[in-house]
Amino acid sequence: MAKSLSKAALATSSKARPQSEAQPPRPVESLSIAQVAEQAGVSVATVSRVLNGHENVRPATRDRVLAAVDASGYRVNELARNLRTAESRLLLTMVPDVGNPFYAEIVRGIDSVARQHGYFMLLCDTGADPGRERSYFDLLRRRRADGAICLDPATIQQALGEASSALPWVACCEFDPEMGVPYVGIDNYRAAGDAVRHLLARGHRRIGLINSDVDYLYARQRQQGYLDALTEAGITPDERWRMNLNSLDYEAGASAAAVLMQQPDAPSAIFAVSDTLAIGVIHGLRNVGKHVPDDVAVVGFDDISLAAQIDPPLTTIAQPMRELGETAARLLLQRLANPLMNVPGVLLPHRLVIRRSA
Amino acid sequence: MAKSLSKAALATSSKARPQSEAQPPRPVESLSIAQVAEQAGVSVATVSRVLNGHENVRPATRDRVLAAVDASGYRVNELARNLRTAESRLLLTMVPDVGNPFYAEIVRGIDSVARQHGYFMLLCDTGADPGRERSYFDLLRRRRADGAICLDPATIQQALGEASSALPWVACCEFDPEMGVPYVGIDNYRAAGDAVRHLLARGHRRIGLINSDVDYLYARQRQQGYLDALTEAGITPDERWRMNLNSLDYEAGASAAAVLMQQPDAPSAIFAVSDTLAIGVIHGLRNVGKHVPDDVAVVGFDDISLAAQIDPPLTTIAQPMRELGETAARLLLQRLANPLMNVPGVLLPHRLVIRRSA
DNA sequence: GTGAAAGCGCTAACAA
DNA sequence: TTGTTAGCGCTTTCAC
Repeated sequence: MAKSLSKAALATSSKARPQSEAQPPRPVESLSIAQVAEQAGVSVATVSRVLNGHENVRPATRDRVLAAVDASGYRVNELARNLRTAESRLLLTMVPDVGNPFYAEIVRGIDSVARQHGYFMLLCDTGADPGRERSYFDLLRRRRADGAICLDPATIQQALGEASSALPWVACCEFDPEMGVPYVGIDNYRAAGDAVRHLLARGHRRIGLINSDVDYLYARQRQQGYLDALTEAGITPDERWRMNLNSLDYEAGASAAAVLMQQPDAPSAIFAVSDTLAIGVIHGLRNVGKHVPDDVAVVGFDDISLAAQIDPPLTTIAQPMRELGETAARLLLQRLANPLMNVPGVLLPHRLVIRRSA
Repeated sequence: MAKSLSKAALATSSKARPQSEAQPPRPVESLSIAQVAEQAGVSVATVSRVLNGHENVRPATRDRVLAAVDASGYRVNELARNLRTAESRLLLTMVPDVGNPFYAEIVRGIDSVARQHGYFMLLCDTGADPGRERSYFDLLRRRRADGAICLDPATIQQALGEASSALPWVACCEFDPEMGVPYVGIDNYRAAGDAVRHLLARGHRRIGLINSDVDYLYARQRQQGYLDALTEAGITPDERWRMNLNSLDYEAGASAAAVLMQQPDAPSAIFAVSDTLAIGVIHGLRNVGKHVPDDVAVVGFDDISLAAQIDPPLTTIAQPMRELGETAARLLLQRLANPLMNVPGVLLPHRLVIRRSA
């Protein structure tokens, strides 16, 4: 097949070039339901009934309408429909960074549930930009979407502070049980404890923590889990073993690891609160000549698919990503169906996945 | 700060639990422009004028309106506005897999340009599901979005086959210059050639190709670039060195590498058409005891941020992701502004990034 | 079973 | 400068 492809057909210039002249005709200015009705010799009401699958239409009439729709290529103008029905059947999902693979699977879970219930799910990348964050909530306020699921801790914090709790949204992964906003997440405190206890069981006493911003509740919970696990093991946590980062990038993890290793009496193990961070940490350790897990053990958090692929494969806390997403979607749908109902908060179980990095 | 966090405030149960009772009151059934007008003692037209920043409103009147808007917390119902103005100011971006980091940066480029021009960009994960793919184009047909940018080769192929060229969309990365759909991408043929020539220059003669599905034009172009580069070097390409995958997952790359290495006379170098694949390849090679780059050299494609973080850092073809996205957005905006104009296809330069894997 | 007509909330002519 | 009014395209009573 590729063999039959003439080289001439392959683009070979690196400059802008005009495309083929064969621009097809633009569609005729789009039809309205009235024109279909005329075509079919019925009223707009009947066309509408057919389009919406109402029962009270004679089969013959229905067929006539369907034929007219087919022939004309008519599509409902949902803008009009939505105005009339006062709903858009659009759900928004806000993520802090689409580049972070942790969110991908959650998003799939949301999408599948949304779809089953006749909703479209669209993704918004908040990119840690406060202006953007707010603008997505505005989409909600202005009725362009029926509801939203927010996975971005920064956005969630901001929204919680703005009395947005009356808006139809739910928080996922980051949340505040006190705020009256439905949420789903895991028990971050226990999960962090589990990670640290695993390191402890491996004989580590000097355990570092690479955390994100403690402005986020999940970061505080994980930090507390880490601290308490150490304390319970009779270890006094050392301030110098802890770092707070405002990014979950690989690079951030790499440089944090380098900093951590510079001190005398550096940790023999590092717990990073995200797999992306942990992968960066492993890279950073390698850069300063440390071998994982022999010199320094590393445990991550999330269990993204990449975690099993790197060298050494990453020991990490697995979050039930798909279920997190599905649950979030169901919570939102519940809230939409019954705005007055108290929607519960949900915690899902996590799991320690032991691989070679620790 | 974390210290002051009482343990009781941390969630510690793994079961669903009711949220706080402090459910705030739902918003009063939302206001219309008419109520604001009444509040301000003006007509709806005047309110509309103020809202849309028209000049011909007396400052005093404007202030009165603004005050009423503020006091009432009114927000435009964009559903109504959009019906009236016949545009949604929403742009869709379709990606095959949000989990693939290659798309993240492109998406940012699109978003920033869209935003500058007063559009929202929302992401759609097509997930290689034909039903879903089509449904997103339907969003376009039904006027819920003004335009779309498609990054998914499968969706692009399908759309090209369905006379969708009249719809306001542009193709990014995968495209067909003949179809009259604006596009932006790189010169895949030359880029693949560059990758192979680098391997050749390093002394490799047995060079494997791990490609995606040759149904995609980009895959055929890269394959052709690979074949021609070999031929020009006086090497007869061996069928057994080539594999076609229908996934770009890490796992797919890992198992493909294992298969490739099983044969006698296995390649001493592998060119994978995506970094995710290449990272999987490195992992797969490690599993069968091969060391990169000493036993087998690997070059990838895309230059995602992870490429520099893995061990060994990946030699790859860098695509100008941000510019790809920005250009795609500008092309789309052009098409929206002037539907009848011929929008050009654009090819952007790529770059070979040499790291340690080859 | 089908049609006529009201109206969703907004913008933009057109009038005043 | 401001108000009145006619739709945008659809769904949905309410008649027939």
